[in-house]
Amino acid sequence: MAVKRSGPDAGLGEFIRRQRELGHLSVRQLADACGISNAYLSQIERGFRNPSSFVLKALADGLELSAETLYAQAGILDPAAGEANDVVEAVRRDPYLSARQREMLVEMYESFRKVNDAD
Amino acid sequence: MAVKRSGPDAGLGEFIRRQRELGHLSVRQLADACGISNAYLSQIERGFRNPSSFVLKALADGLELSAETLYAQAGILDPAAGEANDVVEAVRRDPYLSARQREMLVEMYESFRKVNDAD
DNA sequence: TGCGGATGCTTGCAAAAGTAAGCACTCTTT
DNA sequence: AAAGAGTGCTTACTTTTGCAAGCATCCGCA
Repeated sequence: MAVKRSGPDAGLGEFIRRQRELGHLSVRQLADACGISNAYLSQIERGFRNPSSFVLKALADGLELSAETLYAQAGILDPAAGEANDVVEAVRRDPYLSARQREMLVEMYESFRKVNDAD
Repeated sequence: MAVKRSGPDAGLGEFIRRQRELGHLSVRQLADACGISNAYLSQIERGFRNPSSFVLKALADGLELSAETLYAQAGILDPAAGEANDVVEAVRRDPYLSARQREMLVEMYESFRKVNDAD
């Protein structure tokens, strides 16, 4: 197209469109595969609509890429999220701890690291 | 089915409520921290409303846990991604800790888990 | 005892998500 | 060149999200 961006905030939309075109899918094909309307997909791609969690997940499936990738593109997930396997990440990810407990564990861990660096 | 679940599909909502209570936050406190209304948070927790990507992200921030965890709970992200590196594994794997420090962290973590189970 | 504040919950309503139907355009095929 | 199907896009509409305001209840306190 002639102009760079058709919509207001087309970051995620443009990414989706690029992915769709890489897969040689039409708007209708992808929309059907995702269970959403082609009208809606068109609007998402041009940044006029803001897909919900479930639509985003459906799009990830339809585009055959990981949901993490799409969510990172949407600015919702930390890009490096899936792989960082250190203690702090694991603690932050643990669903059975309270925020305060997480904080304490992280502080303890970091104080250990600090002490170890000093020697 | 009278007692067990309050809302229609309360899986994610109950998790959020549990996290909120672990942090000793009121509905209004968490809602304010997330920038959403207390009315809406109440409905989310009881499974009557379905939070959008952005609200989910805000909730993750407000609860001080990773967005991945919440999304996994919402059934949107693959749970296995986060499950692979639990805290104990990450601690054991960390090359910058002494054996003694590892032991302390693991003990602290497990005591937290135990306390949370008890309440 | 009654007041003030904190708790969670309900209720309209504005705004956004999401759809059905159809428009304008470009290719094939006949 | 007209029919037919494929492309993306627009519009009018319904449904859902998310909020301001208020309700009912409980608890500490004068």
